[in-house]
Amino acid sequence: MNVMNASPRRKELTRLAAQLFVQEGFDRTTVRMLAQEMGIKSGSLFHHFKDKQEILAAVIEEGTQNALAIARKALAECAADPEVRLRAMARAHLETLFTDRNAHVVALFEWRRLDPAASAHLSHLRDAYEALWVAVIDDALEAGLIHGDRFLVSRFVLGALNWTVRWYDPNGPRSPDDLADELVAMIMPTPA
Amino acid sequence: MNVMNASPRRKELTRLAAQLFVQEGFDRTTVRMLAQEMGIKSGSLFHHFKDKQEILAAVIEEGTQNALAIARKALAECAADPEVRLRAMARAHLETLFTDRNAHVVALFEWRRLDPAASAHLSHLRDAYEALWVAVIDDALEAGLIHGDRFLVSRFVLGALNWTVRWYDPNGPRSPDDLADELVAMIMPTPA
DNA sequence: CATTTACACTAGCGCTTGCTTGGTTACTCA
DNA sequence: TGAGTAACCAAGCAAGCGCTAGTGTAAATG
Repeated sequence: MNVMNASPRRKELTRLAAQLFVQEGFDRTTVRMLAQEMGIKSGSLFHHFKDKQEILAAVIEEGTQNALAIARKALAECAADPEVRLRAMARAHLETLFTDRNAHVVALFEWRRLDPAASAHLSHLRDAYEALWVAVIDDALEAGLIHGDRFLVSRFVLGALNWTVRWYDPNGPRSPDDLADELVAMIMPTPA
Repeated sequence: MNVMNASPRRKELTRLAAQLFVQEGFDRTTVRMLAQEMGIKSGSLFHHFKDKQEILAAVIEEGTQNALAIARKALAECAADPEVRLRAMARAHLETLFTDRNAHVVALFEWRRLDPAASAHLSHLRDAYEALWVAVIDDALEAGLIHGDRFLVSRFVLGALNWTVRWYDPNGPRSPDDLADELVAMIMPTPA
């Protein structure tokens, strides 16, 4: 068994697991299905992961780490203007959501399947990410760019963005950036 | 077995099932858990429902029928003013979402567990409900009340509203109506 | 060359799952 | 009073579940 190992092999297996978890849901994905997708037998799977739970945790951790890194990079690269930062954050959110779609869908819809220990550990990561959002929204509110309650606005915006995984078609005419811009425009009193 | 039966007993069992499905998720809810919650033995459950799938379909159908009825009533009762109708629709949405919370959470997050036949049948109901929304949003756009793409706006608004089940605390200081009003205010260029 | 390590295999244990079967009880209504 | 029926129960089957034990083997390591 390979506790806390970030080998490329394990990363690849995690990626495959994420795909299956999205397709079937965590509970309906059996270790035998996972093994087959990975090209090994079900017993061999437990050489890489302690148990099925650990696979789920690995999928979610991977996705959340990426989201955090991308959002930080996006914010670091753009100016201090609240509007620019708001748009950049929305774009970064959708970019991660769709380049790393499987992991994020799992994080959004299978979170409750995590055991308490894993959940506690990963909550910190998620909180760090949400803190970035709250900061950006606070700035936008203070600049008079948008209006409303800071708590509600951030929830509504995150809700609207996260829900896109339910209807957005990446092969359609709209890019994720279009979506992000339209959402920001929607909540801004003065359209560009 | 009691095919297509709307007896009060069955309604009550459906309500209990919805609660368990929310608590545990459909897949992790066993027929034995359902039976225990209902105060009967697991075998007896199949006197009321053909199989586990049918329980899920019953839960979702019940919830969606209610939502449709409430939304229609709300729209029928209010004036023709686009802003009033938009607010009424948002309020109706959240009202159903939280008075009949269990059924709606199941409908939102366990829909894919429906077998194709049930899914096809229930899709019509859901489409009828969404059509109400699109009409209201179209009117608001035409009246210049809000701005943006009609498709995107309705998706974003529904996403923001549906996502509330993930964070809203009914025992908190805010009422569902407050939430609805704040959301409408957020997307309107001219705050009240 | 000997030993360890990484990764895979086969086989199957112990348990839970959805669902069936065959029969019993309680109530309704002619 | 007795036939019909809705609602329940005890028992258990077949299939599938997560996971373990023990083994084989090729490559890295001393």
